[in-house]
Amino acid sequence: MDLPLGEDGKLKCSIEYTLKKMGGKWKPVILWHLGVDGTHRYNELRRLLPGISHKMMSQQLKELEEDGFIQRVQYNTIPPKVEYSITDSGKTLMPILEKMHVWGTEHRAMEL
Amino acid sequence: MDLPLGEDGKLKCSIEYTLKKMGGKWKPVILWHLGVDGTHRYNELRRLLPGISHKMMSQQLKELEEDGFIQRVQYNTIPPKVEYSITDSGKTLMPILEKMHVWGTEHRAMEL
DNA sequence: CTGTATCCTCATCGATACTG
DNA sequence: CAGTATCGATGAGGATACAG
Repeated sequence: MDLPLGEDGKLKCSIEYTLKKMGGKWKPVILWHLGVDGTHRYNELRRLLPGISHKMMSQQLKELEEDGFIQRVQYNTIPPKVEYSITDSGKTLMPILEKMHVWGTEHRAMEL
Repeated sequence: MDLPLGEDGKLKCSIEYTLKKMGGKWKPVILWHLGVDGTHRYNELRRLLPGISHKMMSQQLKELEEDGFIQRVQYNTIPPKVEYSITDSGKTLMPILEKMHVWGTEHRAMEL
């Protein structure tokens, strides 16, 4: 098993790196929706994430865009229209999300 | 895409369920180490997670045990000895962790 | 419609000390 | 060695209001 060193000299697992990039409460779900459905507008996407606040929504989207996982296209119309879609880089995360989706679907069913 | 209803009537994604079970900063890494190496003692495992506090360590281990993902075996010797290992149920999460490990290894390499 | 800014709350987490 | 208990700091995250 490889455990490369972090900047601080501490041993770190690659999984920690992945978690830092795609971890958290909302990012995986946002990426999943965009990865599966292709493209969503802001409020459209928001409706798919029950419970997410306005603040979290834009914050997470911005971070995902800065990390190059999603793309933001703005139409200067009235009313405004913004479309989010997944990038090629973002698609590299889909195998992880697929596994998570399968696991969740299977094990949740067992609980009921 | 299936979006079953949560207890509160809200639409929920299976990925959210998975995250609730194995998400967070430490659980994935703990499971990964136990899944790959087989068995670890308490302090042994702790050394593999640089930065984790005593409190988090026992807390996360306890939760993982309660969820049936890991098994705790205590030897009543002096000094005490406790061994943690992954269960069959915990192993079902390994495919996810493997994907995360691969992604992290590849993309971290690109940063350097 | 698509955001940003502010305030405030609450859970998370680290540090420390203590126990069997 | 393998924990538990307590306290305090920190930050995530929600509610609300406002802007372009």
